[in-house]
Amino acid sequence: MTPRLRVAPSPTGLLHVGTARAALFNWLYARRHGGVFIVRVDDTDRRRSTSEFEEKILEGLRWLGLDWDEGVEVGGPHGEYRQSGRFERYREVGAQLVAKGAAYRCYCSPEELAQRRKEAQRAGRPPGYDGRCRSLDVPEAESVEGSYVVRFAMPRPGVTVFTDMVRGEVRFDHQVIDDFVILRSDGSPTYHLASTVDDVDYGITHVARGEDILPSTPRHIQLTRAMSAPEPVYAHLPLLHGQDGRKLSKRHGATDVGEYRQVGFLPEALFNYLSLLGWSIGPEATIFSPHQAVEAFDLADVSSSPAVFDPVKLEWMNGEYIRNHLSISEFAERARPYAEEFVGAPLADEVWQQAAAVLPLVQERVKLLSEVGPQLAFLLLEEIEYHPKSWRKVMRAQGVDGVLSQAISDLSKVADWRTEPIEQALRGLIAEMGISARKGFQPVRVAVTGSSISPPLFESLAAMGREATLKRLRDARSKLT
RNA sequence: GGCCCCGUCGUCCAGCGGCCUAGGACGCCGGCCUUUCAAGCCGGUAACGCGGGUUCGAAUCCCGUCGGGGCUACCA
Repeated sequence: MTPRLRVAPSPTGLLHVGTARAALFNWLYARRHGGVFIVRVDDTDRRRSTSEFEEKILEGLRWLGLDWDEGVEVGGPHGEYRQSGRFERYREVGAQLVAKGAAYRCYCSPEELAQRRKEAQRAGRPPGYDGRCRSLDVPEAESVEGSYVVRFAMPRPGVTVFTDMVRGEVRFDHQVIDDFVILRSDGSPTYHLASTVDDVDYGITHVARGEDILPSTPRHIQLTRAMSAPEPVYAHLPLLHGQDGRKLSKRHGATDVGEYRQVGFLPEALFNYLSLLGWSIGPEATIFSPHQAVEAFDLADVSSSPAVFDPVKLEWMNGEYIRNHLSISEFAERARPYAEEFVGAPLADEVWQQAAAVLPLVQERVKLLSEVGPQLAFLLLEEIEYHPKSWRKVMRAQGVDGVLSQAISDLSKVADWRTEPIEQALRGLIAEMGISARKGFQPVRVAVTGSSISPPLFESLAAMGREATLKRLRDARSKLT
C-alpha cells in the first residue's frame, strides 16, 4: 500500500519551526517510501484562522523545499483540502455517529459545565465532562429544547492500546478520557472530528505529529473505529524545546520560519538543521543533502526524547552552507536582496558589480545573508560612518597622521589599480616607515571602510577605486585631532 | 492533582549486552596561520540522574526512585 502522509497546519499563526519539522519528517518518510505527501489546512477555528496566515505557511513550506503531491493549491482526488470547505461532511459523520449510538447530543450549557467542573475539581474528581446527557435516549434528546453540542461516547469501560512508531506500545484507560465534543453548538466540527474524518477520507496511512497530541490519540482511534475505518499508524515526534526545557514558544526567540528567512538563513541549512532534531543520518555526518536524508530516513529511527532548538548551531550550519555549498554567483544572487534591504533601495548594477570583486571574501565571513550589507557598506554607500570604537582604538594612536599622508602619497602613485600593486605600495610603506603591518594597515582600513573589521584590505581598496580611496583617506586625515 | 511521554557531554546526535579507558557535531578554552575579522588546521574541556536486580559481562534488559516535559476547552 502506498504510504499517504500529511501535515495539517492551522492557519491561526505563522509557520512555527515545530510544525515545519513535523512537515519535514512527514515529507522525508513519504519521499523515502514512494508515498504521497499531502498538505491540508486545519481551519476549523473560523475565528482565528486567516488566509494571510495560510499563505505564509504554504510559502514557508515551499521555501524549505517541501513540495506536496496533494492538497491546497495543488488539488488532488479529494477535491477539498481545507476543512472550512467540508463542514457538511463533518456534520454528516456526526449525524451517523449519533444514529448508531456512538455519539450523542449534549444540552449542558457552558455555564453549567464550568460550574460542574469547578465542583469536580474541588471534590478531587476528574474535571472532564461527567457524561450527564449520555443517558438521554435519542427521541428524548430530540424533544429537548435549546442548543446542543454533539459528544463522542467513549466506549466504557475500555482501553485503547496502540503501537506508536517512535514510542512503542502506548495505552490509555478510557476512565481518564471524557466524552469530548465533536460538533459545537453552531454545528462546526472540533479538531478531533475534522482531523479524524479527513485522515479517514483521504486514506492517510501514517500520522506523524507532535507528542503534544499523544493524549488525544485514543480519541482519534476510537473515532476512527466508530467510523468502521482502518486505523493509520501513529508516530509521535519529540517536541522542540527552548533553552529552558519547555515547549518551544515565542518567548524563546524566533519561532516563525519566515523570520529565519528574513534574517538570511538558507532554506538548505534550516532543512538540514531541523532534520537533526530527533533524528540523525549516521554516526558521523552532520551536513547532508535532502537527497541523502531521503535515502536514509525512517520514522522508526526518530528519537523519543525532546530536543532543544539551538540557534547558535543553526547559525554555524548556515555559515557552513554559505561558504561551502553556494557558488560565488549563487551567493551574489541570494545576497543582493539583503544588501538592498540594508541600503534601503535597489542597487544599481554598476555598484553591485563593483562589490562583486570582494564578494567571495565576504562569503567566507558571514553566517547570515543579512550580514552582507553591513560588510559591504563601505562600497555600497557614498558616505561612511566611522565605527566609534574602531576610531578610538586605531585613529587616536601616535603617528596615524603620518601613516595616512604617506598612504595618500604612495597610493596616488599606483598606476595599475589592482590588488597586487596596491599591496606592493602599502608593504613598501610599512617597510619604509619601519612600522608593523598592524600599525600601517589598520589606519588605512578604518579610513576607507569605517571600521577596524573589514574584508581584506588590498582587495577592498581595489574594489573601491583609486579616487574614492584617496578621498576617504583625506577625509579621515582631516578628522584627526 | 490525574493521565501519558521522556532521561548519554551545556546543546544536538551515535550507541540498540562484550568492539566503550563512551564516538561525532555545535559551544567553550588553548595553539598555529595572519593586514583586521572570519575561515582553516591542531589540541583540550565535558555525559551514561540515582538505587536495586537479570547476566560471566549493562550506557544498552527489568523494577523502583528522582527529575523534566506534555495533556487535562464548544483551541489545534
